Amino acid sequence: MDNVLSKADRTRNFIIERTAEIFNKKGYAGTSLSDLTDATGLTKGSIYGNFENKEEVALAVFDYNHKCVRKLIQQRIEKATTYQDKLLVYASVYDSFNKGNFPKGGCPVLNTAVEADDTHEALKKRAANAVINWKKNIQDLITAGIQNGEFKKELNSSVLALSMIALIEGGIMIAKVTGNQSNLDQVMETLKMLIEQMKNTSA
Amino acid sequence: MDNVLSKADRTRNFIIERTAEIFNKKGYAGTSLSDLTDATGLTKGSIYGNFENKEEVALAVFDYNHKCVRKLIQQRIEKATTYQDKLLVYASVYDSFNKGNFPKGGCPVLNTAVEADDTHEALKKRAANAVINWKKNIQDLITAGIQNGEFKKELNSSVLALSMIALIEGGIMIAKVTGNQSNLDQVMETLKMLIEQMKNTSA
DNA sequence: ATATTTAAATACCTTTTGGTATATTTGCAA
DNA sequence: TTGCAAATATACCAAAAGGTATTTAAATAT
Repeated sequence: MDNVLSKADRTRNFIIERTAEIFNKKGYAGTSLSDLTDATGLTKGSIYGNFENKEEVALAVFDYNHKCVRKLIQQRIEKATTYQDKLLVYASVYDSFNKGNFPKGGCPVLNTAVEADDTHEALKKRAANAVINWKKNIQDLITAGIQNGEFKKELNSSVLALSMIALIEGGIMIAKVTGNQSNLDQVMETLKMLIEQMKNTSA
Repeated sequence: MDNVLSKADRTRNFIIERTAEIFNKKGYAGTSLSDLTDATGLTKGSIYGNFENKEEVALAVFDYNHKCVRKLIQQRIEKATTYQDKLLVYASVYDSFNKGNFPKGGCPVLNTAVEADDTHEALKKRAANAVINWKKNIQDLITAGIQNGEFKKELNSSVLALSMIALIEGGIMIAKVTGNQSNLDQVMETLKMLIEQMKNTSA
């Protein structure tokens, strides 16, 4: 046996990939076991042979969708040279959140946070960690930018990081519910302005 | 018969009031008929005598929760004298979104928009209209502020209004999922700065 | 006070839900 | 190539879902 994935692992991944969109669109409560069997062509028996229950599938799917977004962002941030450009990646990635590899159904962090905060502790915790880590990543970029003289040194990185996340997630919510992509573009203008204002002018 | 509400109307209101929190917390898919009977002490027969189905209850509940938020804001805006203070009402109302009369379970517009955008046309439309009207109200305040010389005349009221809404809703999402009110307070600092920047400096 | 309309409760129905025990098939190593 | 473990399908549950006819109780107009 090669070091390829076992049948079980392949099926697990298959189930996750096929149901990722459903969970992201319909939410945990709105997704039924028969949605999962329909999407995979597998039977309940098979799904329950690979996952303990619906909750475990949902958690694995959240991780999958979240990883997908993180990868998309990380790749672009690595390519950017200045810290300003690295921060601007967030504006451009979410700018086209409904295209390309971005999870169908919108941002999984937003979707999961809003559904789970009063209903599902385990999912809530995953979404909370996603937000907290995201915030930390932005703060690290701001701090690095301050240190190399690119940004003003009196910036409040916590306030800025949280505001960037709020603008992005709030903007996505507005654009999706109104069906109008321009609404997100406009919010991203403010995000860009916020980043522009961070620049050190005494250079 | 006096001009008081009929029994039917009183029961309708009673059902709406009693289930408002449940729908706002658990969402449409997550709320069951037995949740409704439990919360009201009524039977299914009675509920179906006053509403056609679960959807009609959910729509009425959204209107009720949304009206509640609007009233809270409107009252405070009327009291404020400058347009800057009127805009700042949004920062302070949502600042304490988990206290007082604010609907339990967070902002109904956010909750409904995120759940319904891929699953429930009727609810989606309500949430979309709520956002669109909210935007219009903010734009009207900005325009009035420009006209009376309080704000800079070159402001982009559309971008600003959408960004204010995004900051508020994104901030609520972050605060709720992390269980940390300070996260919203910090985002509201940026909202206040945004409003501060609108002020006419050539005065 | 009573007749009549209106509202609410009861009892029922079908479908779907999440889940399990058991049988069958498949893949794979010896 | 066959024996066995692992993976999948089948067939089954009990409970809960959303919903409806029908009966009983309560308001309301006369």
